[in-house]
Amino acid sequence: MVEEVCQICNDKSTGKHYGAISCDGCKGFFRRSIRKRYHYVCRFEKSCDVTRNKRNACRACRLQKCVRAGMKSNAIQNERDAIGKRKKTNDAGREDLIDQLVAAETLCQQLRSSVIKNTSSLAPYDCGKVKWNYEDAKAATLDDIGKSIHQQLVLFIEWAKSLPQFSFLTTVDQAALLKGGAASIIVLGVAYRSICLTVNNTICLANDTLLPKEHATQVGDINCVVGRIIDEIVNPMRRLNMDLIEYVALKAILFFNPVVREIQDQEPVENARFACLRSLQRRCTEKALEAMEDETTDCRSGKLLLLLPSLQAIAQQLVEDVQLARLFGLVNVDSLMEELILNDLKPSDPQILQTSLSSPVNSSMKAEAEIEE
Amino acid sequence: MVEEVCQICNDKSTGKHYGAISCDGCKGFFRRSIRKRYHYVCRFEKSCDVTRNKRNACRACRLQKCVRAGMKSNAIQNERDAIGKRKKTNDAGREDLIDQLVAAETLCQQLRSSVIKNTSSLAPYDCGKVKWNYEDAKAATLDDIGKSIHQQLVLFIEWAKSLPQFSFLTTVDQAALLKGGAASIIVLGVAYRSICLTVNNTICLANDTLLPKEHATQVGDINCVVGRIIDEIVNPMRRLNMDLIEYVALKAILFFNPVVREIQDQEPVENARFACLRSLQRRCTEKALEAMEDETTDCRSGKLLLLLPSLQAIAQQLVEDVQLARLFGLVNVDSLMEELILNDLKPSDPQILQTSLSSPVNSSMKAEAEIEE
DNA sequence: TAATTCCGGTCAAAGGTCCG
DNA sequence: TCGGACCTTTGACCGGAATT
Repeated sequence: MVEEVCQICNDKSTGKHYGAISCDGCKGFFRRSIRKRYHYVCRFEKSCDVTRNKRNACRACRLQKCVRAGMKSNAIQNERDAIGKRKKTNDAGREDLIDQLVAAETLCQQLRSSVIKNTSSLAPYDCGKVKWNYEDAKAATLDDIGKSIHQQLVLFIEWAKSLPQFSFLTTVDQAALLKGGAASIIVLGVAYRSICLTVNNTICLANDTLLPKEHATQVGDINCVVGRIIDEIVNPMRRLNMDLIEYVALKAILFFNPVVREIQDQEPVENARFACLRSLQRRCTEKALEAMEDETTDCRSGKLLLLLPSLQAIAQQLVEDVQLARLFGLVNVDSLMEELILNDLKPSDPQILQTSLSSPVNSSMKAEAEIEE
Repeated sequence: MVEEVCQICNDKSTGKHYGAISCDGCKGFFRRSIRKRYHYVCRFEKSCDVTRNKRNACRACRLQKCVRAGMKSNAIQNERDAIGKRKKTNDAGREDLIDQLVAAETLCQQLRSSVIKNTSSLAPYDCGKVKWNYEDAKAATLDDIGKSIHQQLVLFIEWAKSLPQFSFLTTVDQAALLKGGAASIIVLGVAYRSICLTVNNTICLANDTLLPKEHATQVGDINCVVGRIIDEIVNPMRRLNMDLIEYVALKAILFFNPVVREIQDQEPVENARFACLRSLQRRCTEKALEAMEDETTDCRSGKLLLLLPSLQAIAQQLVEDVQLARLFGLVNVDSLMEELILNDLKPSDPQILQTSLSSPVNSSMKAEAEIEE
């Protein structure tokens, strides 16, 4: 660059603007002047000095010098569209939702740790950091399975109660969501917990006991639910390398089902679902950008959502399994399980759910813990 | 060169870019917009002039005009750096898939018209153009339901056979997909066909007979399958204003289920599914752009995919319904229905499916037509 | 081989933003 | 309100790969 000096005011130039080597100041001044069709009048002799320090003293002389230095008014274009705001006031409202969901998940983990007696050290919730030690864990008994489901149901209710979008619903709709989502949410949780297992064909129950596929079929898993969880959910999750944020978002999307049975007011549920969907999609887009890929090509959000049909079908079969197990007297079905998993229509006794819903967070959990003692 | 003018802003064009005759400015603008996933909002009435001089005044309207002029986001490639691999997927590769799926759908419609005897004039397949006339259609009998399911199964096999991605699979995996997808695909088809009905709480069977919700429960629909189809699938589809392209894409995604039971080689199935998923997502992005919205905000593809969990659950209950109906001797279950819907394990007699799969297109259909006479 | 088409990328010079 | 330091977007131009 030969000319480094503004031809108008001798300030340091930032290149050629509108036909003259000039500084940003003279550039901006010229643009504003032409745009707004300002007509300046010199109060002196039309021969004021235009230098870095004095350039703002007389606009008429400054503009005249701009033109003499070669600035062309026809280089000024029309006004353009507004550009994005500079201040980073963005991504507050949407991150909130994810934070909220992660917080709800963390809460449940803390509650869970207070009722699990089977293992001294808890499995880390966010997978991938610590490997499971097969030796440390015991294999699940039929009783473990029943207890695990029960535990998960209690935690599920507490989880739901901690979500503002849930608490604003009517009690009837809250009950509908809990009944409609229980089985699927449990399956999703079990699957996500099992991602980090190093042993194959095994899932990890809520109380950290392990349940191998073959073992399950022996104790009453007629529908091969465990096998299907592994093949259709855990393995795809592993291949996708699903993370905690994606898990909590998917869980909430699954839960806020606007077409669940017995729902009365679909709209708030649908809104909650779509808010979670947006968060998930945004998260996937970010992930794709980080990996220098294109979400439209990668379709990560779509791949995650496509876990849900299998999940739904498996959950339905889990319910069948439990129904059959109860029929054969293999498992002890308490009233919470009856109401949430088996969907038995008991309009005369909706007490359990009501009690859980109205009690303060954690109180029912404490009661559980005492029962376990 | 006939067209020398940019179809977006009337400036001088530099050839065809991304599918539209355009200038370098609009070319660059479109590429940047798609790459960075910009979401522009028109500050006026979404009808700004896009001419050479004003094109920078409103980016939302400029981008919209790009899409309307025929620019395709799928023509935007990724980083050029990668070992100079330039595919010939200029504009064809992915559009082909949608065309293929639409063609398969059209074929099935033609086949369908050759076996339907119940109505003289066929219902138009692409909804929304012609309104159904309730008077013209007759209400379904139990026999109609059985026949309709059977018909749909035959058409389903022909549909699958016409897909190249299907025909390249092994016979074992073809059978697995057919068995695993039959019920869901039938439900999806019924639901899509019922969108254009003006009467509420009614679905439209494959042979153009109508089946009202209350009527269905009387003839053996214990699980309220019809009611659930309306509430959970048809109504959401209506609200989304789902179109034919989205329907065929969703159908193929549902069908190419890589974790279906008894599948041996998941990979080609997974590839087919993801190709369809990409097409769906791309289509939704285009739709969002045309409507001046943002797919990441709109989540149309996600909303469509979220129809599938319900669909899966309903299909499972349809199977139950049929099982019960057979148990009570209410319906005549032929071997095709037995094999595809009821999933009866009959390793000794996989003949029916084998025959259908190996016979040339349409021959089994003709046989069907003759039987119906 | 040379011409053509349509991708991708670059960067000067337009634009806009927003504190002081 | 205006100035101007600082940041974003535009689009003319160029290189490369595939096609003709």
